[in-house]
Amino acid sequence: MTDSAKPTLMVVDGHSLAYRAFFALPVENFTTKDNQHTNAIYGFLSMLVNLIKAEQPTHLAIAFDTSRHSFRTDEYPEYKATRSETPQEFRGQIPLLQDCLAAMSIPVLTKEGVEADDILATLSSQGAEKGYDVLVVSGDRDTIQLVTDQVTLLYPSVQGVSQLKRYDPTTVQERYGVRPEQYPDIAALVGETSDNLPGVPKVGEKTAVKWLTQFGSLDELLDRSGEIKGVVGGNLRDHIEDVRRNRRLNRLLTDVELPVAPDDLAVTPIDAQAVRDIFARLEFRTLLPRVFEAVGAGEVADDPASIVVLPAPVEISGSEFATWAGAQTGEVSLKIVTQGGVPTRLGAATDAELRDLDWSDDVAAPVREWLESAAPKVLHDAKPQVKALLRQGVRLGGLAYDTSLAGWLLRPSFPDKTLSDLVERYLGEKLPEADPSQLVPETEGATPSQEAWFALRVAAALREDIPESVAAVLTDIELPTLTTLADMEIAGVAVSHEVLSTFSGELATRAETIAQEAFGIVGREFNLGSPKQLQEVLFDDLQLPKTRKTKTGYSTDAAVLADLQESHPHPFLGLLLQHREATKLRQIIESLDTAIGADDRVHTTYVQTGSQTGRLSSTDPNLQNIPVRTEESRRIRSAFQVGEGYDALLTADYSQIEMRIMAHLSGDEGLIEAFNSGEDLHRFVGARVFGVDPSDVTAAMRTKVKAMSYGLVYGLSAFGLSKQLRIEQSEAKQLMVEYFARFGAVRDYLRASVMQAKEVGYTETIFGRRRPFPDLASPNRVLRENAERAALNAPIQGSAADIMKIALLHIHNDLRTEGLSSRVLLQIHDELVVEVAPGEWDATERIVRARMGDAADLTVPLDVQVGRGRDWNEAAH
DNA sequence: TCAAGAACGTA
DNA sequence: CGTACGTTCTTGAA
Repeated sequence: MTDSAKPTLMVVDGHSLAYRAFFALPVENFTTKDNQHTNAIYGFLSMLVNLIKAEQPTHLAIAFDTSRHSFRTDEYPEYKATRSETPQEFRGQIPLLQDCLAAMSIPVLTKEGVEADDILATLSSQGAEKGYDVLVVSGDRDTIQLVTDQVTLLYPSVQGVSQLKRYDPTTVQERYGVRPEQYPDIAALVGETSDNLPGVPKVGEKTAVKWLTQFGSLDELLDRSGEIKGVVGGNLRDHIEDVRRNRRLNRLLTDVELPVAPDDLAVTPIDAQAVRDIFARLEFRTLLPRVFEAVGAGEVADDPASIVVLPAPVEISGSEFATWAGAQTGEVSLKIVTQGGVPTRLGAATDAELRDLDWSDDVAAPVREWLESAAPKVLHDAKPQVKALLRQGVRLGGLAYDTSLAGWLLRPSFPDKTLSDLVERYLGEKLPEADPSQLVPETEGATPSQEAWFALRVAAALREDIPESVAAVLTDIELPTLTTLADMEIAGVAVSHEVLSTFSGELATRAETIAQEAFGIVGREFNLGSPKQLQEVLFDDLQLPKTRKTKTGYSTDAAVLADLQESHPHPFLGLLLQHREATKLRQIIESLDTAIGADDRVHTTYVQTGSQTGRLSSTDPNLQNIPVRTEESRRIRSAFQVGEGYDALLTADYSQIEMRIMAHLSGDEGLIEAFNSGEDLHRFVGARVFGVDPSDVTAAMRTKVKAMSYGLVYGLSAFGLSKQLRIEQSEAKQLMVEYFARFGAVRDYLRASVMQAKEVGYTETIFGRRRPFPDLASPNRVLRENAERAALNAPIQGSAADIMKIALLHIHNDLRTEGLSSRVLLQIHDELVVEVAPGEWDATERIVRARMGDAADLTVPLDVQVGRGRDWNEAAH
């Protein structure tokens, strides 16, 4: 607060400014997951925070209109009648905005029968009288009349709400050529279109000012209107009653009876928790710290979470750390700073104590025991830290919580990636961060122990929010998986540079040959990889018919080209497809080749929080999309080989795991029987659907039911199915009818599962992993139907992911506890690749089969296919 | 230099 | 108008 003698009263027209914000901010950026629009709320609060910061008011109130009805509409029913209805999307935001203001302890004033500006006028006149500096913030020009030496108007400029123009008597005089109290006279003469108050025809601001200056006052002007010559004079005389009416209506009331006086509006401490809660609901992240900053720490209510003081870090030695850590009985939060995958510093924190130290071999010795012990440890994004320790021969024990994983489990669609994100969201605080753009940062970043301290508090907040079943997924599945993945990533997989480079060379030659041939056909050279140039060639040069539209033009993807080839055969099309295939394979090979490390192995990074369903993803490089479909592309897989010191690669994959989960969840007797019969699934289903013997199911029939079965898991439509199978929509529809006639429980389950998701707002896997689906309630059909399909798929894909993770970590544990050197290298959603040490094949295969088979107890068996080979391709058979 | 879009690889 | 991912390339704006 400023210590100037005069207190400052700020009164704000909430309605008009929120309305401006509503149009200024793009709604698509301000919509919560449950489809609540928040652009007006955000814009208004953002502006308010800036205002509070800049003006430091000691007293503050926000006024709102109650309804369109007021004493003005009583006198003149047409008042504001031409204004279009305020959109529902805006009106819906006002109560929420008022909730925010309540949480911020800012008085909200409304009064039936008067407008917000009348409240402003009343308060500003009372305030000025009591000796306040008054700031009126409004988007209504009528408030200009309130400006005096004590009252300043802040008015949004045309650019929007971000800039406010400041009007004191001088600036009003400069801008309008009259004193503030005369402004309503001008407005009465000119009229106000937006209020549906017609003025005197042909009279604009210039004329009005001239008249007022000439006659001194409006009354005088109207009394002597006969002196005005010409057409405008006549107009004035014809509209005198309009002018008088306008003047009555644009006079703001300064005597509205209010339950409060300026003295009652002193700024009071905000309710920090309430603000956090409502901001969380509105998904405002960056605003929270700004609010806290604007109101000043001293203004925050006495709330335990907000008065926590960051403890000072203490720099200690390795042996001191060992003593300190060993003495802790509760959880200790840990942060290992790494550089190039090697630990450089270590920080640890309890609620009240912070310890930092540099990492060195001397430090490692005394600290190792505690790190490896089961003493409970909390980390944020532990995997890279676990890996760095592993590289030093230290195996972290007692991993009790990972805030990154917990944050993801709670909101898988909004990965709060960094600790800083979580601190903002769950603590409403700012993690101290150095500004990387400054060579000598003005603000200091957090020390490792301070980061650990924040992580510990974030963990506490997350534990409050996380449902029991989700907490179990974290403890029982994700945390052990994290450790397993760290081992897999460090192990890497041996990839032969020779195999890759031979293949790459062949493909390069081939691509060039194809390209030349294609250019010969077209008659000129161009970039085959450019969709834009390709479109010119296809649709202009070759005069082929236009295809499916994309945002930027016409599609040239493989499906479209195949259709085109069928309807308008052209040699260029085939060459183009071949060229695409060759360059794509080459691209994959090249990126794989450059990823081969000094140890001749490729080390991917699994992103444990990389999906919304619970699956892993793989990056740098992605080893989960290595080609497999064509004979030729499988040559790439043959470059993935058993490493030195090992005997064989073992591949193990679940067959039809998603359909099995579907059978389990739906309880469909036909489907359950299919899996228990031992018959090929699609043959069995085909026999039922087409009413023939399993031995009479043709390849075409099998293809159809197979597509249908897989489509089910994705929420298919007759349209999609017909496209996939290139059959008529009517035939696809008939296929669906026949399918559901035999496997009706599947359809019933899928329907019920989406219904359930609509009710509770989320889906759940067999193991309790949740995924929220706010869009299921969306009035937007496209959004809603997309959400429906995703919601239908999520429990199935998610349960499969859970099962594979459980199998993976069990296999990993068994291999270690049995003292085997064989190790899991890769996970490709339903497949594992294991590197088997000499003499360990039988034991390894036994563990893999058993652990994959018993990872979940379903009503159908989990079938596992195992293969063995010297390389991945060989092992797949 | 960056972001968006198209295309395409996997389960 | 079928789910879930990551990578590469081109293009057009900064």
